[in-house]
Formats: sequence, C-alpha cells, structure tokens
Amino acid sequence: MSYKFREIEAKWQHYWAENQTFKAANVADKKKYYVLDMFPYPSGAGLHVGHPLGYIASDIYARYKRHKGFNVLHPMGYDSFGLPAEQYAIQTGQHPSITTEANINRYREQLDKLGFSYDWSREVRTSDPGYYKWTQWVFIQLFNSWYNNNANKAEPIETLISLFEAEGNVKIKAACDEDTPLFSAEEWDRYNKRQRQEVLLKYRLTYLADTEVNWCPALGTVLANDEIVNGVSERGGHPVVRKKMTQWSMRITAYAQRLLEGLHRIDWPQPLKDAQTNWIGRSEGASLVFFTKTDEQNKSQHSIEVFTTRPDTIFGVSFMTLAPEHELVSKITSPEQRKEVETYVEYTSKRSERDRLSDVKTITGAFTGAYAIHPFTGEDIPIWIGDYVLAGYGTGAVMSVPCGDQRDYDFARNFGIPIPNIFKDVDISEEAFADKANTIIANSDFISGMKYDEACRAIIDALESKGQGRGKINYRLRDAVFSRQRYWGEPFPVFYVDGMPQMIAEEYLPLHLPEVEKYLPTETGDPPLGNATVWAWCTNTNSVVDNSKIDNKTVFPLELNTMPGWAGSSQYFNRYMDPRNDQEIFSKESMEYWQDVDLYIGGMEHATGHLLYSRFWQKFMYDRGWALKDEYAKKLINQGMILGTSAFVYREEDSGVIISKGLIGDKKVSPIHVDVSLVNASDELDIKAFKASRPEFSTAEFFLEEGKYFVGREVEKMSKSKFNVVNPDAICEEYGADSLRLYEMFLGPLEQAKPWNTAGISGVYGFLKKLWKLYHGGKEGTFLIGDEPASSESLKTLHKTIKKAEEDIDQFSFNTSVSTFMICVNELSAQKCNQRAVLEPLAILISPYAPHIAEELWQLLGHTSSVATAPFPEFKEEFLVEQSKAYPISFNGKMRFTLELPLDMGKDEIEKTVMEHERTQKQLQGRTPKKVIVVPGKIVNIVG
RNA sequence: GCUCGAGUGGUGGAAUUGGUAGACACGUUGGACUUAAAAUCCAAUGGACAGCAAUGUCCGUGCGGGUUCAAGUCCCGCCUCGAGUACCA
Repeated sequence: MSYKFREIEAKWQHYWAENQTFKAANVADKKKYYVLDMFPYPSGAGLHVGHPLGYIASDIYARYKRHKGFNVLHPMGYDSFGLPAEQYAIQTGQHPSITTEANINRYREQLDKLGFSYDWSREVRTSDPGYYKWTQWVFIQLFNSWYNNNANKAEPIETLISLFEAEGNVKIKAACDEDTPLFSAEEWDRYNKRQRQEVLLKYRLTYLADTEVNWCPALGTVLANDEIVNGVSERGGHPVVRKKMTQWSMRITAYAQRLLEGLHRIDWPQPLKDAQTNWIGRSEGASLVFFTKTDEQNKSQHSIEVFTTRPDTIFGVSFMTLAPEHELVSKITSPEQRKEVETYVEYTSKRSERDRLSDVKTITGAFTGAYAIHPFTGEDIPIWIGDYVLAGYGTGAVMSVPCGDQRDYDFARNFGIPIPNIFKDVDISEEAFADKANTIIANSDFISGMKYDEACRAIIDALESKGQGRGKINYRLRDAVFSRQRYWGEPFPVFYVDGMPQMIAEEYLPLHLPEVEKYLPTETGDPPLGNATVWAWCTNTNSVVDNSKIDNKTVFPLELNTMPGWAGSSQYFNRYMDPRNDQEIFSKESMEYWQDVDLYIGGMEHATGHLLYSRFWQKFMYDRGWALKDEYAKKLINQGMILGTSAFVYREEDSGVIISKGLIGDKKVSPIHVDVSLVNASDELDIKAFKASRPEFSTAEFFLEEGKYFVGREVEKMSKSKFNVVNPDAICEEYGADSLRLYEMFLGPLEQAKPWNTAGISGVYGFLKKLWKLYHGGKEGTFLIGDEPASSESLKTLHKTIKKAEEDIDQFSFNTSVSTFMICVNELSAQKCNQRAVLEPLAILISPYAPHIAEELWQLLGHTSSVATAPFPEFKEEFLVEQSKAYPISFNGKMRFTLELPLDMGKDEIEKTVMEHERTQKQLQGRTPKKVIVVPGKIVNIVG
C-alpha cells in the first residue's frame, strides 16, 4: 500500500467537476473575493512549468479565501485572438479557429490536471462572437464619447454637440487633436453633416486619423510602441519603419494624468508602477514660440514651438535644433545651406531606427542658415538640424542650452557654437551642468540671482504676458494605434459613408468575422479582410451582404482592419462577473456585488501594454457609469519568471569533435544547445539518444571523460529554441499534481525569477508520502485514524502550524508556508499522531496547497462534502503558551536592552534581575521597556 | 547613462521587520534494513581552533566606515549581478 497520487488526483478532479464545487454565485450573503489570473494566449506549445506558477499561487489564495468564508470568484479564460494562429493559417490554409480550438482543449486538459479551482462555467474566449460582441460594444461607446477636461471625465458626445450649438468650441476644454480649428456657434450651425462629423472625430475617444505608425513589412501590420523592442518587432524581431497611414487610435492621452494618479491608490509592485510612470513620462515645463528672423531671402516669418523643462535657462540659449523631419526645415533653409541640409536629411532618413539607437555617440547635424529671434534679448539664434532631436517627441524642435544640457553641450562643442554660462560659480569647461536644484541663475537679465523654481515662474509669467508661451505639462505617452492589418482579431463595428466612419447600431452586434480564402493582404495592399466577398453593410436590412452590392446608398463598405491584441483583454475581468449575459456587458447587480478584482496575479511583461490599456478602459467605463471603481485591481503581484537550465555540448571548431566539458581546456569550441531531456541530473549526456536526436550528429565523434560526456549548463529564459523547456505533464505523471504545486511554491519567493531544477522535487514528494502515512497503517488497506483526544504535544504542533500558515498566506509567502507544513508533518510523524482532532484541521490547512490529498484525507475522516468548503481552523494560543520557552514580562513605555544571565537561573530570579536592571536603565535612558523576552541560555531581550 | 531590485553555507532559500543567523529542502558523508538495488528510517553537515567526550572559544550575511547594549536588517561611501528604460529637450 502506498500513496497512489494518480488515482487520488483523477478521482477528485472528477468529483469537483461533477459537483461544480467551485461555482461562484452572483448573489450571496457572504463577502466577495475576486482572484484573477491573466488569461493565457493558447499557443501550440502548451503549458510549460513557468505558466502554472502564478496560477498555482492564485489558486492557493482563492482556496484559502474560501476556507475563510468568502464567496470567491476565480475564473479562467483564453486570450484567443493572436498572431501565431494566423501565421499558421497563412502557411496551411487552415482556419485559425480550428488551431485555436485545439490549443484551448490542450490547455484545458493540462490546467485540469493541476487541480485548479476555477469556476469553468464563467470561461470566456476573446475570439468567441458572444464575447467580442462586447469588445465591439465598448469601441462604440468610446466612439460616442469625448473627454471633458473641465469635468475631468469622459462624457457622451451629445453633450459636446449641445456645447457646440450653444457656444462653438472656443471655450471648450477637451482632449482633442492638435489641428482642431476654432469655430463659433454660428459657424457650427453652417457646417454640413460631413464637416460636423469631421470636427467631432477630432474629439472622440477613438478616432480615425492619419498617423505616423510603426509599420512592420515582414508581419504586414502596424505595431504599437509597446510591441517594439530595441527598434525591432517584439514578435519575430523584424525591422520596423515609420509610415503614414489612416488608422483608428485611442485617445489614451486624455487619461494620462489620471493614469498616473491612480497608481498611488493601488497596491501594485513598485517596479511596475515605475514602468508605467516612465511610460507616461510626465514632464513639467513651458511651451514657447521662437519667431524666425526675416531678411531679403526669408521674407515670411515662421514660428517654431518648443517645449522645455528648463525655462529658467532661456538666457543660455545659443542655438536651436530641429529634427531633420521637421516640416519647417525645407521652408527656412537658406540657398547657401540647402545642399548641405538636403544631404543631411537624406543621410538621416536612410539610417534605420536601429542604427540611430546603436550609434548615439556620433554627433551629426547641419546648419540651416536661418536664425530665430531670442524672445527676451532679441539676439539672433542660429537654427540647426540634428538627429538627436526626435520628430516624435514634443514638437520636434528644441531650444538648445549647451551649458545646461549635455547633448546640447556636445553638439555645440562639435560644431563650434558658443557655450554661454548662466550659472553662478559653476565650471562648465568640461561638461554641462544639469542639476537644477543646486544653483543660482546668473547673466540672465531679470532672473539673475534667482533659483530654479522662482526663475521658471518668472519666465513663464513673462512669456505669457508677451503671448509667446505658457506653462505646460508634456507627456511621453502617445495615443494608442488601434488598427491592425490582420485577419484573426475583432472586426470593427464600422462602415463608411462618403469615407466617414459610421457605427453599426448596438442591437446588430456582434459583427461576425467574415470567412476569407487567403489570410494574407490583398494584391492592392488591403488588409486580409479585403479578401472577404461578403463584407459590406446594408443599412436597410442591417446585415452583412456581398461586396458586389455596394452602391454607397444603402450598401456600404465595412472597415477592413481588425482590433489589436489588447482589445479583448481590456475588459475581460468585468465580463467574468456576468459572462453569459447577452443583453449587457454585465448586469448592474453583478457589478455591484463583485465591484473589482481583489488580487490579480500575472507577469511584469504586460506593464506598459495590457496593464495600462485596461486601466484606461476601466476609467472610461467608470466615467460613463458602467463600472463602479476607476481602478479595477486593488492588488497585483507579478510572479517571477521560471528560467530554464540549458545544456550545451562543445564542438571543437577545427576538427568537429565533440568534447566533454572538463576536457575543453583552451581549445577553441563552439557551444551547441542540447535538449535537456537527454541529460541526467549529474550533467551526463545520453550519447545514444543525442546521436539519434539530430541527423547531423549521428556520426559525430566524442572526446569523453572516463567514458562519459558531461555537458555545460547555463540559466536562460525557457524557450523552444534553447531546448530547455520543461513540461509539467511529465512531472505530474511522475510525482503528481500536488507535488508539482508544492514544489513550484517551494522553489522560492513568488515574485522572484528562478531557474527550474527538478532535483529538489523529492523533498515535497517525500512530505506528501509522510502525510499519507500518518493516517495509513503499515498493512494493506488499513486506516489508522484515532478518535481519542490528541496529545498536548500534537495540539501544540497543530496550532503553531495554523498560526504560521495563516500569517504566511496572508503575506503571500507561499514558499515558507510549505516549509511550515513540512515541519508540522515531521513533528506529527515523530509523535505518531493519527488523531482526528489534529488530522481534521490539518486536512483543511493543507488543502489549498495539495488539494487532492487533502480531499482524500477528509473523506477518510468520514466527511461527505468537499474539504474546499470547510472553515479554516481557529488558532488557539493556549496550546502554545504553556510550552513556550519565552517568559514575557510587561512594562509601560519603550526601551530595549540586552542582559547576560547565568544559564541555571529560574523564572522568578530572572524576573527580579531584569526588573532591577530595568530600574537602572530607566535612570540611564529615561524610559521604560514594555516587554521583556527571556530566552533560555543567557540573553534577555527587552522589546519595545 | 537613468530608474528599480538583489547580493546570506556546496545549492534553492529562512530569519516574527533591530533581538539565539543559516529554518525547511536539495546535495554530500556515515549508519540501519536488504543477497543486492530501489524505497524507507536514523545521524552528521558554515569555517577555524581546543578537548577522549559532553562541550567550549573565536570568525562569519558582497567590500569599507558609522549609529546602537544589540545590525543580514538602519545610515554614509563603494563593488558586483539582474530587470526595465533609453538621445524625452
């Protein structure tokens, strides 16, 4: 008789599914608790050991909260639109939904094997029309909203229209496009329908605009800023170029300030908050205008707007720099300089994003021959162009202050531009002085002698009174491009009348993704939906009809782009509250009950993607009254990545012989990844299997150490290409799901990245066997559960464990609580404890971590219901105090000191000595200690 | 460069937040059971020194200072590694 985890686990997984043990009711007297995992993209590779880490942690916490009497919402679903399924479709012609379905089934199977307590009745899939109906619905609501900067919230577009009718747009403070023209109520009245639509589009929270986008030719689509890493696409590493295209955008910049402020109110990891803060990139400063100097050649005057965070350094300006792409460059360049400028502009346009990034040290630029006028001194300021100024940030032009900015300094040095010093007692002969806190401005007319704050204020005031500038807060955050030239994504609920976008009425949603023959762009360069033959909207029937019927009277073309990956994940947490509702995205009642996510666990990699966009959508949903909280997740934990331990063989470069690690010496070798499954725990390679694994190695020669080949090891990210992926199925098969759960938790702190190493799994496996043995006799089939009262020793062990386990789980220290259980079971087995009074609470304690074995024990104890619904055992201090080795003595006030005492001193004597010492100390320190803890041995600890 | 983390035995990691550093586990060594192996159980396991022994003494949390009766923990100055970000005006 032994611990047969396979039988036990299969049995209880079946039981939970059958009895819907984890189904959460939407109406309950109990308090709610919402534990959310980031739903996965179901890739073809299935789960690896890194995936379940966060899921196990959240499952433990969800189960723990159920024991604590909460009604727990713990759902799971799939982010099932995405690139890999589409690329597979392009290669094979198979519809992405087939691949997706197959992958989801495999994921589900793997998830079920791990014993997760999900409420599967609430599963969502972003590619399911019943789900993306509501993604389309949110899009329509965004289209029909504008951001009122006075009320600081989104409002229905109708309120904006009535404002236009009453007073035009001159006084309206709203988030809108920069090129929005000003108009009066009368002018608005004269506008025709199309003109009005054009104006409104500049205010809508999702809008159509010609934007410079990141176009990835290899993927045939645009990418968002967060999908680009080091100038190449995150997926596949393809080059990315800038291109102007008409695209849907989301006016996330309207929420920049609130997205920053909200971070203070949520318990999210600091690094993640920092990442979002940096991404939003708020900088406070001034916006000001420089006018160009006119002469015979340059008759017309131009204005150049710049943004600066250092208005206090304005008297240090000795030149201006424009980005080479700046629209004024061609207009202001003098004939003498034209050739040089054109050559330079051409040179920069040829440099890829990557070159520019990798080569930041080379200073390049050209003089335009034009001058601007300094707003205060009236001096001539030469205008240069240089690629250190980025077209995409701020206005694409800067006022250059070489003494206060290192880049300006380097540029000035390189081109021999003067570097005036405007700082008091600061040496700038070697480098710029960028510290704004510790200096006094000098040589600066009316602000000389002022400090940073004061000087900024004075300059901004002066600029305002001249009408040449104002205080401004600038954000790095850009509006988010929302169109993708893909097939496998949500279709926009949009058709075009005279080129103007119209929303399909809500009652006709969802707009189903059409069938296409080919998943590639069309020959005319349209997105894949351009291949659909049935893709036109008939306004008579309110339905999709054949393209050939387009007459632009009652049948109109539909939008050909689809939504990006983050669309479906931006409201899924709310949809889980009421996932089968086909009338509303969620009912008012379910929102009122569940409110928001209490604990969200997922990866840091979504910091500036999903986790920012979803906060934006939530704030919008809140503004419009659908959501009740403007931050949807109170607490978030980033689980650390599980890294792989790659294995390498070494091939000598000249001979091609494969050399064992210890024999390399100073030979020239190149390391080659080998599949980790071909290597045993002592780094010995299975040569036969290795030869069979790849044809090019079948005839390889080996240079062995004592007949064995030893590989090299390195910790790297787990990935297919590195042959270091460990699949949880194999572990489950060998040790069981409970062992895997315990082991993944035991590996180390949840938030820390750690390499996967199977060596230690025998420890937790041994723990489970020991636990099992506690209540099984040595003989076949006998259970040894005693009904007599437990010994005080066992009770002490139990209550110590309850206390520690509770503290650990509350602090999400799952690794230490596994240790706590191990100590507990070790002690109980030393005590030969098999009494019901101890085993029953123990089953509940262990159930979040090792749910299957806990259910088994619970059933053997005679219960008919699931252990998952049992109340958490209560901790009783009385079982501990008697046994405690510490003697607490109470005092008032605070003081700490250490006192050496002889070993054999009794309690009374210690107390007397301590009191005496305390009196002396009190006189010395003038305070009184609160509590004294005496540890046997010789040290007395006085704790405040 | 900037921002944020982290440095503790052979290894993963504990340490009730300033109070017996190294819990728990892996690994290693020795032992028991066994024809043998596996499994299981028991013991030892930071370093140095002293002792037949129980035990004792000293040194030890990346480095150098400091505060404190007391520092892995707090402060100052470095070093190393990791993550994010990058010409952001």
